[in-house]
Amino acid sequence: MGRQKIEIKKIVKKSSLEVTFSKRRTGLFKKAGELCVLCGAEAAVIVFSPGRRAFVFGHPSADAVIDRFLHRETNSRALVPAGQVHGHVQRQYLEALGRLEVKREQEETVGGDGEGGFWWDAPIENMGLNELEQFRGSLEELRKKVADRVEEMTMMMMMESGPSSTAMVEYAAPPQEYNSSGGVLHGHDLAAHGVPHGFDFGFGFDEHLF
Amino acid sequence: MGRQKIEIKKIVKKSSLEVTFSKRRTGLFKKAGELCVLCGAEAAVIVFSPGRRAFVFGHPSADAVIDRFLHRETNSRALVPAGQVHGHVQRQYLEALGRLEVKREQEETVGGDGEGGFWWDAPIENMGLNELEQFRGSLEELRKKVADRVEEMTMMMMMESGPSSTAMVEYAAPPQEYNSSGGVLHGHDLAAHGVPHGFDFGFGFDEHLF
DNA sequence: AATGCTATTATTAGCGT
DNA sequence: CACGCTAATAATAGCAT
Repeated sequence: MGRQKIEIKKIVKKSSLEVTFSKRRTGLFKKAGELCVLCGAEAAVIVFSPGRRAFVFGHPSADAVIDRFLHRETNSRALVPAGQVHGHVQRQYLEALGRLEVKREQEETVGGDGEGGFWWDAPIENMGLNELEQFRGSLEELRKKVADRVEEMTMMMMMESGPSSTAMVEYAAPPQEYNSSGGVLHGHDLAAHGVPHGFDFGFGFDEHLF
Repeated sequence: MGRQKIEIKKIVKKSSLEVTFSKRRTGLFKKAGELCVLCGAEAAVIVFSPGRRAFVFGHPSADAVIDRFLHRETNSRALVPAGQVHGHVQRQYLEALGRLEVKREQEETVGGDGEGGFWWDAPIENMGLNELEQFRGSLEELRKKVADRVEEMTMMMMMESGPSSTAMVEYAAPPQEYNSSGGVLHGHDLAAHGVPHGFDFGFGFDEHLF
């Protein structure tokens, strides 16, 4: 659906592959989110790029859906008390989602820095180039996610008690250890430099609710 | 994208919701499949209908992707010979898609609702955007700092995934018990910084595997 | 309920910046 | 490389079957 029709076959041109992966991944997540909102469904989408990076979308959270799936908690009404917690504030969430369109317009605001100084203000001066590159990449992704989900992020971040909604993030590779004689550094290296190995936005959602 | 534009909000009319769920779910899976073929990616999509039925798409298989995700089995170079070739992936994919048409017949209708109400229903009205703006601000600053120190990082690419097949089915009953989510979430380090656990944005990338 | 048929909207391929 | 901008293609809402 572009200037030219394309066949659904492996893209060879690297540059095209990258941009296509990025665009379509975004589109896929968007579609998943719409399905959840429109139909009140729960969904999780996990995508591993050719480069082995994991991108994840989840509503209410990827882990919740995956766990539910793995436990085959399908139609198991018996295991899920009908009246369990289910409220109806859902409307509020949906409304919030709707407002997203509007909020998105005003999101250029880059207010003053947080008074406290958060973990993400961690010193980067000491990080090596490789770590920085990786960090930057993650940051870029994160920035976009945030910009694209202001409302949801706000919601999740502010909720002190568990409840969460939509999550769409990129999961990093495992801090797996291996001789990086080749020069490739990993997450834990970052930690060693004073930066947490991972950005944790945990909004305290509970993957074991059901 | 139909005769009339619709808002992305919960569909109330049950009949419409059902047909929409079905159509969009199909579309979502198709998109996922295309992404896999076009970019040589691996992906899994799990969707729980309001009626609690699970629909799953997976390439090479949902379980494979989920497992990889849960165990962070990313960039294990040693396990994936660089010379691995995969020419018949597409063929298998198409064949799988074909079989799908048949598989789908096995869907069963689960009585009961699909009603609304999520456990994550929660008060969001009182949450202001201040904190978010603050966050975005910090994020932006950090991004600039990093960008100021490093050059663009090369993103993922890749040639193909390994021997695989595509699976897209609906899971029905709860066969067995699994143990998952054990170490799904990370970021304990961050907890110390006041950030609840949940989202992990780790940076252990390795975009230059091959 | 699922499928077929358009009129329309949404996504995105190919290029610029 | 990440984004912005169309031209074209693809997905799909509303109906009818």
